[in-house]
This record gives sequence, C-alpha cells and structure tokens, in this order.
Amino acid sequence: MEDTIFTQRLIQPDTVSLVKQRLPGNEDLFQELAFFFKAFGDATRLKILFALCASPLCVGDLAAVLAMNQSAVSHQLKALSRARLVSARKNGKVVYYRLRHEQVKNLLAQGFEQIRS
Amino acid sequence: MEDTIFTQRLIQPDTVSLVKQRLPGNEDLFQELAFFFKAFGDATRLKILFALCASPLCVGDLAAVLAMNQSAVSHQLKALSRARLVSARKNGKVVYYRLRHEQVKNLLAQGFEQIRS
DNA sequence: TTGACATATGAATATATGTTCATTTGATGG
DNA sequence: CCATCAAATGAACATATATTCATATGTCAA
Repeated sequence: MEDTIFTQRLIQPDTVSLVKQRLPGNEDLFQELAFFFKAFGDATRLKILFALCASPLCVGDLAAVLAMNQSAVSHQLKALSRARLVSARKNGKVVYYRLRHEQVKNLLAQGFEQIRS
Repeated sequence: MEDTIFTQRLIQPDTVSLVKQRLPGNEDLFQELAFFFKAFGDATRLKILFALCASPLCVGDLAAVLAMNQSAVSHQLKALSRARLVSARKNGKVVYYRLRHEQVKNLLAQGFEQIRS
C-alpha cells in the first residue's frame, strides 16, 4: 500500500495521517449516505415530506396539495421510497404514502432550524 | 385566488384542505432547505465534512486526505461554504476550513445512524 | 368483461451538478 | 521585484436529475 504520494508538500502531515486513518475506507458508505441526504435535497420532495408530516396521503391528493401533476409526484414518491423516507400502503386503487419513521420529521425540523439562523 | 381546480376527484378532500393550509406558501423556504440538504448529498462533500469532524484542515491537506485534486476540493469547499456548513480562515497562503457549527456533526451522525438500519 | 379511475412507468427533454484542466489571484521569502 | 507556492476561478465536458407526455398496469363496479 503506497500511502505516501508526494504530489505536494503537506502543511500538517501528522494531522493528515490521523484524519486519513479515521476516514472509513468503505466508499459505499459515503455513497449511501449521500443517497440518503440527496432525497432531502429537492424542494418538491421536501414539500411532499412536509405534507406527509401532517397526514398520510394518497398520490392524487398529494398532487392536489402541491398543485403538481400526478406523474411528477409519483416519480418523486418513488425516489423517497428508495431512500426509505416514506412507505406505501395500497388500499384498492388508492396508494397511501406516509413517513417511514419519526426521524424524517426530526431531520426536517433540524433543517428548518438551520436555515432560520 | 383559484383554490379549487378540479383536475381530479380528491380522496380525502378535508385532509387535502387542511394539509394545504399548513404548507408554507413561501416557495423560497423549500428551495433554501433543499439547498441546505443538497450540500450533504454528495459523497465527496460528505468525506470532506467527515474529515473536518476530526480536525480543521487546509485545502491541500484535505486533497491529500481524500486523494483528490486541489481544484475539485476547492470547488466543493465553496459549495459547503455557500450552504454555511463550513467556514474558512486564512493564514498566510494557507486557508483552513472547519465545520461551521456542531449541528453539522450531529446531522452526519444521524444520517449514518439511518443508513445503518 | 368492460369502462372508469388511481397509480406506475418509460422515453424525451431541459437543466443542474461534479470533475478536470488551464489559468489567475494572493501571499511569502529571497 | 521575482519566483514560488496555496488556493480560487472559469470553461468544458460528462453525467445525473426533475418534469412532462404518453401509455401501461392494476383495481373496482356495473
């Protein structure tokens, strides 16, 4: 393992080694984490999540709430689903979506708190 | 203000009205929140944040830690800066970056916690 | 079984984003 | 001043993403 490629002089060599050691070598971990946060990184999805904070809703009703077309909402719900932020439950023709866990609400709240300051 | 555009029949009309009322009308709010979370939505930026959890670092050292080129790191640091996740302090030629507030570390930890389960 | 309805899906398109390369800016020491 | 080094910047490119449109799937009721 070549750990020392001298592309340029380091300012704090010891700190660099230390931090490098602490950094998880598993690339997928960061990819998954990015995928998770990315789900929060779009205004439409945030509106959907915010709406679902108030009540579970079916796709059509969500579209009405957000004044968006059904397809767009469905696509975004799928994205939120893949990120495990929402879960779906079918009832006849209608599919109800809800927040998958309370943490989603927490994270939203913390985000709002941050941008307020 | 036309509040009732009957594009399709609602399943839960009362819930829709209620949720619609609760939804902040300010579009910018969601845009800003999205911008905030988006900063966490990339593996490179997450690695940078994770590294900075351990210690403030200058651009070159960060590039060494992540085995990435200086320019890419600088661009991403700028993104993190705009999202107010990191702050910079110049010392001679060198610019040190650090997490702007403890909340960043918290959010990272909560993210990791989520993807673990 | 047919028609109507709710949702999902796929293709197409426009826009956003991340990385690289080349160059510039800014600061230091000789 | 000048050479050198760290960082920032902008253009170019490739890739990812969000939305729309058209259509498919699945469910119910008549």
